[in-house]
Amino acid sequence: MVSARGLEVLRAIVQDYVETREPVGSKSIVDRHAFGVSAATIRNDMALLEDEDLITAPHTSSGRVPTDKGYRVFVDHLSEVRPLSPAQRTAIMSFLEAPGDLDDLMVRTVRALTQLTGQVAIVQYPSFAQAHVSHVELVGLDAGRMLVVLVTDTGRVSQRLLFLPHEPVAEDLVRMRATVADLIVGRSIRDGAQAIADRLASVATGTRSPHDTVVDLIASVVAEELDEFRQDRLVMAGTANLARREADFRGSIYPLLEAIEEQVTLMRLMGEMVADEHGLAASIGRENEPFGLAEASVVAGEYDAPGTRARVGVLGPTRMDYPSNLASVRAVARYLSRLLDEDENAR
Amino acid sequence: MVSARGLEVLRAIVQDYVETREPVGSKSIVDRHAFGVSAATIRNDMALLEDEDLITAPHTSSGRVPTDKGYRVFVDHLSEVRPLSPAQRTAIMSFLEAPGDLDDLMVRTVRALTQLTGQVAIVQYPSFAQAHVSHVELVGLDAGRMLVVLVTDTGRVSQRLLFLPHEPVAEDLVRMRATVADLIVGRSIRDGAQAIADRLASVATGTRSPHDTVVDLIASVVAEELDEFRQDRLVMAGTANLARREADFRGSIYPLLEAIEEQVTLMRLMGEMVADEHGLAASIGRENEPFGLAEASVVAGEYDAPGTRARVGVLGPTRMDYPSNLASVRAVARYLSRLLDEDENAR
DNA sequence: AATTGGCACTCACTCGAGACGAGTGCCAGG
DNA sequence: CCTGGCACTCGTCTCGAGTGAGTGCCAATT
Repeated sequence: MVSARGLEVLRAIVQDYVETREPVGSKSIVDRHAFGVSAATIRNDMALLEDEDLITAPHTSSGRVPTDKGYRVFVDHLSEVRPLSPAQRTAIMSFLEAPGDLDDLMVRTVRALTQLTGQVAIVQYPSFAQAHVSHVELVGLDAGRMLVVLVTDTGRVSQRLLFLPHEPVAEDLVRMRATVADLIVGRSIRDGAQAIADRLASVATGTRSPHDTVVDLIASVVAEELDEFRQDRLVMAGTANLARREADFRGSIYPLLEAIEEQVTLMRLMGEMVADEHGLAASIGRENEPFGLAEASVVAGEYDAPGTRARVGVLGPTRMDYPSNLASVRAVARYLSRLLDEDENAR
Repeated sequence: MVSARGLEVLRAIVQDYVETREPVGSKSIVDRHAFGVSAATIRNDMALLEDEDLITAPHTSSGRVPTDKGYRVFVDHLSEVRPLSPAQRTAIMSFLEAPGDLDDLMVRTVRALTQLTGQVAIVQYPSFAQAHVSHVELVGLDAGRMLVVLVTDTGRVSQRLLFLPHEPVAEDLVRMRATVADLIVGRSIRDGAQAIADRLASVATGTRSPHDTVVDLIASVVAEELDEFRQDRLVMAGTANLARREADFRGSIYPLLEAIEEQVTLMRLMGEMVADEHGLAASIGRENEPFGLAEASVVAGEYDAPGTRARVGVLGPTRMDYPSNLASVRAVARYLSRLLDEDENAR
């Protein structure tokens, strides 16, 4: 069994290895940390740690390197989330507190996080799946073109251009709008999409006569747009950092860049991470194997948006500075929650 | 002076070097190409090519490698744009011919291009700077929230959410809309922005009393949005290919990934390239030095969008297959022009 | 029982020497 | 103008010796 000092040795190894990027030997541990025992004693502890598969030696006679399991123990039991410096806090604030819509805020958030951590930063958009449609508008443009605008209660707006067979008159617009609004306004994205699907199906099965083909056309476009609302999105920044830290990844960074471009993999990964009581979570090394990211770690934190919850995180080498990245992620998530809450109340 | 055969030797060197990634020696040229002369003769030609700075030897006694100038001569005088295979043509068509709005089309285009070339693909959005505002709409939502929608004659739509001090009544909306529309509808993006700036300035200088602060608020939001229209945008795909071809770049791929994330650098680079009579252009190696991309090449082609013109291109190592990339870029640009033209006429 | 100093051992890494060979430049002859 | 021949360069590979950081184990000590 690993003793209390043994765990301290593990902590020292993780810290030194992250800092120096060199396998850590017993001698350098006694030099750099005040354990008050000799190198031989440390060696005995290290042998136990190796038995527990918490550290490993790259070659028979070299220092030790933490295993993924070692990092996991470090993150779960040995590391405290290191508080940010005041300078860092004000940096976050000045980054985030600027006017702009949700898109702007997401972009600024992800930039703040990449700047703070020097890693690839990832921000999930708040999910709109539970949002409710608060408004639908039809705007007739010139010959045959019409604009369909949707607004949710969470403030997301989307529009779609549509070509109509013949130009509708103003009364038609009002009537059509009422029909469509009746289907979806006040309903959640999910329910609204369902209501439209039902209506379109009732035409197909002959329950209802297709006398209002234009409305059906509009409805189907609205349905497509609602589907898009349901898709969660990611914003990312700092991908160039992968190249800068390339040596930290054993293999090629190709799969990483691919995952970043794919987005959907990262989406799933972030979604499946289990948060602790602070809303923080880490997924380390081979724990990411099912996602093809066995040589990377992801650190994520939850933030609250009105009515829902999403995540911000960073992606980096397994050999990353977890305490400081966890702190950055937590701080950014908190500020983001606060800002979104203020926005909500400002209305 | 370099003889005609000398240029053929240059062509052979470029082709072989791109294919094998090894410096090319006189012997291997005689083996792989039917020059009908001896290696010694080729060596004499190569000495002349070296005098002209078209090729260079990495070490005193190794084969030769094209210089950037050599690639330039190759692209300008020695390479024919290699026609695409029928399979590739149908691949492009099936990629591009799917329903969807402009954003979808841009994304599909960039994917097609990266798939075709295996390089990083870049597509410029058609510039909206010369587009004209065809419609402006104000939509009152719930308490104090209002939506401002802008539409251009090129079909671009944008909207912006706005918080008003107090809820306007329907007549107000109509009046305010008329006022704003009067300023910008029918004008170009540039002129519309100017008209708004003039109006706001006339308040500041006291020429006009600020009795209509709400309209001014709306106008300033519209002006911001118009500014965004003016900004050109890029879509990119295939950045992971950089990692795959990392060995082809002498240094780190960090600056490349940075430029890709920046976008603005690539924007300028693509904008400054000078096209030949086919609308094609290449910027090779150190020609990109002012953009920090001295180890990369960009191949671009022009496409026509209604009322304007923009570019598609690929970014890759200087040692790239120019003929085939030029062909891909040209083919994609042509299909894109055609599709946009059909869209236009369909209205 | 835990700790320590000592010691033999392992093994990656470095360096230099030598062999190899691809490729060149040059020259004299066709 | 082309060609075969030849000396030369120089990067690359291989091998072996030397070095040193670090380990594992053991007997002695606290």
